[in-house]
Amino acid sequence: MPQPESDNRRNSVDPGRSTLSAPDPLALVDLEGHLGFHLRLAQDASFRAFAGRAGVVDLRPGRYAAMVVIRNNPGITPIALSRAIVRDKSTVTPLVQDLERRNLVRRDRSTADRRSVHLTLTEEGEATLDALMEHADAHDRWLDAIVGDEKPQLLRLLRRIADALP
Amino acid sequence: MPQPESDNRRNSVDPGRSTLSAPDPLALVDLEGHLGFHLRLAQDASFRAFAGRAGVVDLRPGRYAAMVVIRNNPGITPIALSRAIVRDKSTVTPLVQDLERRNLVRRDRSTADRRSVHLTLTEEGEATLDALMEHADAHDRWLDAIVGDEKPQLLRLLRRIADALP
DNA sequence: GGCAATTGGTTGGACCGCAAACCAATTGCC
DNA sequence: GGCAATTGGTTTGCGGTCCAACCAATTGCC
Repeated sequence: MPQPESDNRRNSVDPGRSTLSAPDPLALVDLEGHLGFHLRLAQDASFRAFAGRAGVVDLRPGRYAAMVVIRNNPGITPIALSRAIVRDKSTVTPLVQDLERRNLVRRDRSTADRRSVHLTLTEEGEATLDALMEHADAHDRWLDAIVGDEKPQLLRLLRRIADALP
Repeated sequence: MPQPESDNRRNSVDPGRSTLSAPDPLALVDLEGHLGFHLRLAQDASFRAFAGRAGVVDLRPGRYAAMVVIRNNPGITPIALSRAIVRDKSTVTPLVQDLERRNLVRRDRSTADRRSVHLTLTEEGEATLDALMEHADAHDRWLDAIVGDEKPQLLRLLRRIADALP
């Protein structure tokens, strides 16, 4: 009686990964050819790979980008930072608060304009970023290796997409 | 007394955009060359363009992908769906619940396996998806136009990145 | 037939993101 | 100088996402 018709789709099990893995044949049929879908997958994979690599340091790409910008632009304000990393300013507030809580970033109220804040890396922040940067560099080399000599084209296309927002 | 901000139509005042726009020169110096960063920007732009286009229908790419897969695989289970759209199964639960609440999807308990659920589009779901699909197609054509005849290469590279997750 | 392992699905917690509303300080303009 | 508009920054609300833990039903195996 219990006809196992419920296991309809072949390929039901992926005993390997508990959660996410490559898309099913199902998706490949349906969503293949949709650039947006693959953009998401690639972005996700990159993010995940970075996070996994950072490991001990436990700072994801968002924090990394912020710290790099702060290092290279000491005294930068949150607003300018938000534009640099292309995140909403309301996203940056908790981000820098977290970095401050971790003693990686200092926030100094400006004397010239009492609304604004200047961000700089603490010494611990510099050291941490040094460590993190090794992982980030490895990550970049990994990505670069994957795309090989087509990187310039890829970058060009991605930039074109990002700039074309209607 | 002045409620300047309530002019919510985007692009109201700002000498740039009230929120997100293209990266600053700052970022270009710091983050340029980082594939991961540009992947995020492109993915973000695509997502945003889709959402903006869908407009009236108010279904973002996630819902769209789910509905397409359900249409093409009527009776599919949430787990299979989650693999098809490459989202965690715990993400799919509220997603389909929302679609059910909107009367776009029906969830039928399986008789064969009393744990599982079969998903199908309702008639309203079919109609809504038809409408949504026009926007989605326009979105795809837009994206395709941006990348031009380099689309195959782009897709290949993106797929390579997504598949390379260590 | 019975019990352990597996599987389908949900729940809870944490994080991240945006938009809008808001407050405080500054600038622009008469 | 004074008042409206703008700007820097925070808060609040909401949605999306993952992971881990969980429950219930089913399968595997003896």
